[in-house]
Amino acid sequence: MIDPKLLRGSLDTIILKLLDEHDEMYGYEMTQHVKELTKGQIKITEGALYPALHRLESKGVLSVDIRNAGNRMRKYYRLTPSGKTEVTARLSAMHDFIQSIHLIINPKLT
Amino acid sequence: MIDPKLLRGSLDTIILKLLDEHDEMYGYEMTQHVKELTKGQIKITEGALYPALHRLESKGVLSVDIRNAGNRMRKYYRLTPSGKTEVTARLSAMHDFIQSIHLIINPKLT
DNA sequence: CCACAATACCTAAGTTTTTTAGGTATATTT
DNA sequence: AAATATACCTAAAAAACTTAGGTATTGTGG
Repeated sequence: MIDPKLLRGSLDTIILKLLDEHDEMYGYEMTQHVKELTKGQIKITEGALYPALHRLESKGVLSVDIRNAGNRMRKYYRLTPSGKTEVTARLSAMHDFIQSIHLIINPKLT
Repeated sequence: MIDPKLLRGSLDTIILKLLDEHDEMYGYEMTQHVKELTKGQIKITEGALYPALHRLESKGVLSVDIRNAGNRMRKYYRLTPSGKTEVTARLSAMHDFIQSIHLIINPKLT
């Protein structure tokens, strides 16, 4: 399991990237999908996820569509136009971050 | 410049790795070294660094040696034995984190 | 020689984000 | 019938960081 500390600050980027790939997702689905994608390495906790979704919505990068699956409510999120711009920026920032970390972690190779 | 948000949770690992490479360093030196290594991309702020050094010292992974360079005080930090164990674990955790992030960020390649 | 930048340490208040630890309700599996 | 999975939520506390200072010494440009 990935040390949750290292994940701090990356949750928004993860959410945005999921929605960039899947067009429409609901919160619980995101937690399951990330768990599968990373073979159980990354577990997004709901206590972090739902507040993050609400933040991103109020910032205008996500929109919500509440629908029902049977008798159960689901809140489907998708990227707004500004959200699509945001994904690109975030992915680029994540890439730069990883490159820079490599410069510190692997100084011999540079 | 790297988005400081992404750096959250990585500062301890960076400090430990620097001391793994350099045996002995003082705080200000760490900020300069990271700036040079990453070509200005990562800037460690002193407000984050000094509390982190104190935390790591009180956890017993770092030891301090206060010496003078001329009339100016310097606090030289180095890894304790438990600090050396900790570096290995942290670097491994960082590696796993980056791999898992790649699984999310680059799902097509996997 | 004087002001400013750089070196070198520090802390406290406020912000942000996350963990922890719940809560509600329906659906499915055992 | 009970337990697990699905699906949403929040509030208190903890953690770590940013911001915005503070002190003092040393080097540098005008």
